[in-house]
Amino acid sequence: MTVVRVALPVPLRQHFDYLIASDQPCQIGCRVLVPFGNRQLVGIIWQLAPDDGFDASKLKTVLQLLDTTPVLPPLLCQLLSFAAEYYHYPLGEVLISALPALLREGRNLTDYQPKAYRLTTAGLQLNSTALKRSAKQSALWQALQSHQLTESVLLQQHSRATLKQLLDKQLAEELIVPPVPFTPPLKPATGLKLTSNQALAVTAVDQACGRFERLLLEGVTGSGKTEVYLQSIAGLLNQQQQVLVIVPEIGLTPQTLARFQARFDVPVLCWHSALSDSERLHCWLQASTGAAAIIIGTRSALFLPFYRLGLIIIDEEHDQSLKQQDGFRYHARDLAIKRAALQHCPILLGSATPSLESLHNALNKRFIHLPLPDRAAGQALPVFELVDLKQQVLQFGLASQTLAQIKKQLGLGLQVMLFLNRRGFAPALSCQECGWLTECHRCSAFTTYHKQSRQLVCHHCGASKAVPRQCGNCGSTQLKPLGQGTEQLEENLQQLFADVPITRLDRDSTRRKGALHQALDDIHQSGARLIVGTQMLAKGHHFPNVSLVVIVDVDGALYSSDFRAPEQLAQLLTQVAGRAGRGSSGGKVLLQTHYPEHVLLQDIINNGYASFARSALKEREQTRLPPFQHLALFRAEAHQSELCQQWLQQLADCSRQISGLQLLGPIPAPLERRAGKYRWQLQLYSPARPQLHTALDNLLQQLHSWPLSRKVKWQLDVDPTDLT
DNA sequence: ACGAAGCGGGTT
DNA sequence: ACCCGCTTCGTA
Repeated sequence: MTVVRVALPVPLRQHFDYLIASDQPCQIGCRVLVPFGNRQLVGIIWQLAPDDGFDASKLKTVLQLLDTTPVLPPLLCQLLSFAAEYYHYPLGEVLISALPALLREGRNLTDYQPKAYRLTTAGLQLNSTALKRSAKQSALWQALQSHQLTESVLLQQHSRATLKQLLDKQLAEELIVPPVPFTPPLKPATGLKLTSNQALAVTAVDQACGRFERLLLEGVTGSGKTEVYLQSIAGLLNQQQQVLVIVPEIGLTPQTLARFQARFDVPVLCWHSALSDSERLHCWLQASTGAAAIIIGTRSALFLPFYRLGLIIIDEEHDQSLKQQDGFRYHARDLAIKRAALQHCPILLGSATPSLESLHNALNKRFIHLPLPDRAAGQALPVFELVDLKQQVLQFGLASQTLAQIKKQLGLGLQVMLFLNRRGFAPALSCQECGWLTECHRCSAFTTYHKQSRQLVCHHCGASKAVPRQCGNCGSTQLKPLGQGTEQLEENLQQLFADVPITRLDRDSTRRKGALHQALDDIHQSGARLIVGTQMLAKGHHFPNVSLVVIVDVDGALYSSDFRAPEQLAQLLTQVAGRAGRGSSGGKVLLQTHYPEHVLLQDIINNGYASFARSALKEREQTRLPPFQHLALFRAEAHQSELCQQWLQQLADCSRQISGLQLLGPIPAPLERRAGKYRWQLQLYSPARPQLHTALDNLLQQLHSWPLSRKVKWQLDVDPTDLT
């Protein structure tokens, strides 16, 4: 018997040692099934024969070694070990979260690997008359004479039963198909003609191939970033190198996939949350054998075990969905950079609106900066126009000037997009008599009125109830919607423009399977149309017939307490604007606001995102905010507000003993109560990354022994992007 | 008298 | 996290 040290998916910051027979082919990165208390868990072998072992007489024995070759190859083990330390999340949970569900559950990998069959020595030596009583078995035996056959090929001509008979007689045997990398494209791909900036970018990526290099492609919407990706990939495919393209959650449109597939005659696979468990495992296997050439996927594609990865592309690198927002809170962009370093391959970050973090790195020369300031087809960038809402009579939340412009575009047979980041009919119902508002019982928030479903829904906890007849305070029956959501805007517009078709795009209208696809198809029909939608409109999709975009209400984001709010607003406005005038006609964006003189709005509309971002960086530097200091956030949640506060206070007191940390809090979270629980937070700032991380290690070690730590639900978020 | 609910300790 | 065993407390 020997000892193996195993990482288990439990929230304990320690490893567990087990005994295993000495003749078992253990390797680091293989799964084992082990007894744990009265349960059985799948863990990952992390160390062989540790010399500082737990008392050997107390060790239990591994129930089963599940792999003979590691499901987590050495490079992934390094990446995940780094990630567990960086995000201060338990290693076992990090390791297991990087595996497809079927492997996590301990399924046998060989059951899913592609198989081939060949004759055994006995089969080869068999007399040709021996099988004459079974024509089918004889035919299969004949077929296997010259060479082995893969399962799929064999089953085209022969039945599984015949195969089983030969296997049972030990005339044939099964083997696992060795990795066969994809075949490079036979004919060279033909791409679009590049602008000089695009060509420079492609050359820069080409020159970086084979070594670690970080490149930031800052390309305005319509500048042809995707074409740069495509042409950068071509050379790698010829060398049989794989490419990983990470895209935001809803950016994975069929259009993106189709464009890659149309360009290259190689296997292009996608990876996203809608795949079934077996589809995921299939993709995982294709990545690991090298059969997949290009994988386009959401953030977790980062953990796929590539056979020969040659380039990582992060599209829309500023996008918030790259950061996981629960459990193991990693940032896919940041970990992808680490992965590229381990793989010795380049990583290309692309965005029209780069994150201030990446831009800072580019301006510091840590990243190679590749700007694409012009639209590829030479069209003009859309023009921003502020619509002052002060002292205006609004009709359905729209100024008369806005309505006139909408009418004009529709008259020309063009499409108009209205962006309102509030789904539902109205953000609350209000009592006309006493001013009472419909509130969620479990959250510090109002409940949104949904007219179609006749429900009051809390958008924070998801609770939904029937619309009340009476005021909960005075009993009056005079309840009126307060404020405007997309559902209402659609209804109002339909009254004003009775003969114009309207498409609404939000989480409610696209819930039904196929509804989003239908809506996008409708929009791609030419002819006058109104499009109403939320956030969803800003991402990924191309709407060539849209000539006017209206941002119905920009004011909400102007005076937020979150230091990232200006950056996110600027990104949103620029991305939404990019949806206008991609086709032949130049576009226009109307921003409705009560604060037309606001510095942020003036900067974005007069100077564009690139200029805004540079001044925002200067401000971050002066206020010592990220990326000029590093931030970690502790959150605490409990049914009693005081428990959260006390726990964080204890943490703050400990933190003050550590030099070089700057504290903010404990403060209540912006949404103080959610789903019946109070939420507080403590922000820790440090000018140096290593210091922050030592401090966090130190704090986590202490907090483990506090009795209060059992009473509150707490979490640590390193480099948080969302401070709610 | 009994079960739900809340707490503390342990997992190799 | 999950499991278990212990205590307390509400209800019959």
